[in-house]
Amino acid sequence: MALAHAILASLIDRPCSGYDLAKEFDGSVGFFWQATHQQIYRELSKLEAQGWVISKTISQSKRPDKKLYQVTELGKQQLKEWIAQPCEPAPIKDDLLVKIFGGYAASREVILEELERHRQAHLERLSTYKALEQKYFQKPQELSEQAKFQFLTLLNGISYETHWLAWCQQAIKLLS
Amino acid sequence: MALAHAILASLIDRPCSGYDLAKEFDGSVGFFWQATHQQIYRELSKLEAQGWVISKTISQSKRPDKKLYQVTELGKQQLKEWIAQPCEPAPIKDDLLVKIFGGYAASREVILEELERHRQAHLERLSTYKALEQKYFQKPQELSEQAKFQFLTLLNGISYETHWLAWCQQAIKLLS
DNA sequence: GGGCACATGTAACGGGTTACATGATTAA
DNA sequence: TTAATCATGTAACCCGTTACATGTGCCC
Repeated sequence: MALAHAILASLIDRPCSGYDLAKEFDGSVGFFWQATHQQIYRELSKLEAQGWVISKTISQSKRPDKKLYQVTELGKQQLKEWIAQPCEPAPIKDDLLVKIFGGYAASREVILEELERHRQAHLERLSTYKALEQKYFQKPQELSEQAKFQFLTLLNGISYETHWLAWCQQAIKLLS
Repeated sequence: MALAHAILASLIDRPCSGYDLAKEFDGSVGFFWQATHQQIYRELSKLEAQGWVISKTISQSKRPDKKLYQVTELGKQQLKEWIAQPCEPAPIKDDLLVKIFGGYAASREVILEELERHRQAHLERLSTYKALEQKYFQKPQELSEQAKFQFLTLLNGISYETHWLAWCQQAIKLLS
């Protein structure tokens, strides 16, 4: 149920509408947890029914009304408890590796093309992440507590993309 | 629909029962794609209905009967086509990163404990993978075509675990 | 006039998870 | 005698995906 807790963690920063949350899950939070707006609206309804968040409807003149969600004390406690519960590392689950595994059923050329496409994609993500690092996290020792945690998720992304990039290159080399 | 194709790829090696497949998805294939026996039986029924695999029932005296599944020509073609279709890199989706993201809502100690647990887990997986590398893939240049592809999935696992291990250490350092 | 940003939803479907169910053989 | 291995399945539920639905204001 990490979606619920990812929403709680996002809402603690500042009250948000479902729409705002969907944008976050499309950007920063989306680096490590993805969700569509439909999932978010569904989850918010559930969270409100459980009393983990409450909403206020804000009337707007020039835009549609919106519901601002806020985390309740109960919600904060639930988040804290969830964080304290041990969890297992997420297993890898990647289409490309299934393709490699079945690779000798296809032509070498096709596999190499796909590997090259992925290499390119990982390279692009990596440079996006590095740009963010440059922009927001130049001096790691001087970051606020909150920023340190965000920085760590970004570092994970950088490390992850670096790993994939290196593996793609290795794979291309071995198969060429 | 990578599950269907992961099953096809496994079955091309040798005909298998659902039970056999479930064991593979718990071991080697499970390094990059996981599935329970229920998923596998469900998927096999679908694959047979589509004509991608066919089954023979084998009567056994001292064990329950079993169904051996084999890939059809249509199935092979479908696998080949699926491999040729470009796919996107799998996004990260990891509970631990959600915890880190919401980390300032919990106590530092709890977070550090969890990071240490994960560091340990990744270390163990890494050494499992390295042992497999030692055992089966000592001379990469001399591997059969088929073995090369398997080797690459293992290399990916090694690279992945190395990345996580390094990140956990970095995170522990930054938060200590 | 077209398209994007804002804003929230319903409905249907498919894949993944968990629990339940059965029943023989073999090794500790 | 207890547990593990072999072997296949049903049922219910939850989560994720995709399509559909609505409607205003603003900028080009």
